[in-house]
Amino acid sequence: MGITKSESFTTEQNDMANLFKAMANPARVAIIQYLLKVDSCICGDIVNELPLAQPTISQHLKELKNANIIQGTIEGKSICYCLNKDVFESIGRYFMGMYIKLDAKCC
Amino acid sequence: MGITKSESFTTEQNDMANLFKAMANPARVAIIQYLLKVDSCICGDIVNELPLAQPTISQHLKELKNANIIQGTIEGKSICYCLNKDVFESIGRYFMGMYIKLDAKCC
DNA sequence: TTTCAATATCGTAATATTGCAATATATAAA
DNA sequence: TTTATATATTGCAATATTACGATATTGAAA
Repeated sequence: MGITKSESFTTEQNDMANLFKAMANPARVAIIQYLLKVDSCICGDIVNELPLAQPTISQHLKELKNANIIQGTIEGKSICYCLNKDVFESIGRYFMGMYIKLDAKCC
Repeated sequence: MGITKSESFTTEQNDMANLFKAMANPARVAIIQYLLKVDSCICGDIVNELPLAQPTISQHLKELKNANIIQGTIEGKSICYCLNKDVFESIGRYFMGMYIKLDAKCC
């Protein structure tokens, strides 16, 4: 159906899925990597960096912001974007926690 | 267009995006969590656990397997599935590495 | 207040994803 | 070999995502 049966799953499961969804696109991965490199920048810098149109970049930034992966601060007529450190710590811990729980060998 | 401009991005960026895409669905998150809890199980166990039809589960398992997140071993007439430990280590390191590089404060 | 610059929103076309019924396949047991 | 069990594949219908042109909005400068 293209419709995910969200109501059949827990809030945590849906939240995790939405967080991954926000990163499940090469343009958004590239934006994250770019922000990691430059610390902070304005939307126009990303438009110059990536081969995508300005409305497309703006939409991707919106999705990253909704997922709390980045934050944007108005600075005059431009907006300064940067990564949200907390999110990466919690995702990192989530996966390292799984790694520790798992056995090396399975079926 | 619904079509991602994959060719405009690096292989690494596309690989990361595909890995996240494999986890960007609550049913697949639930399957991963279930496998973490029970260590290993057969497809039918997941069908009993989640409120989705057998073909749907089978499709989700296929996507997780393609992304190398799980592996399946044939055991008689059923298939034993389990998580792939290595993947979680590398994702965990990826995010912890980002966390370490990031400054607490930005714009 | 007009104009410019930076970003967001709208509308839409193309494509991808999700879920399932029906059906196929494969292995084990009878 | 027939039958039952476990899983995969196919073929849809419904919905979501991606990208962009056109346009709106917002703030600064002229």
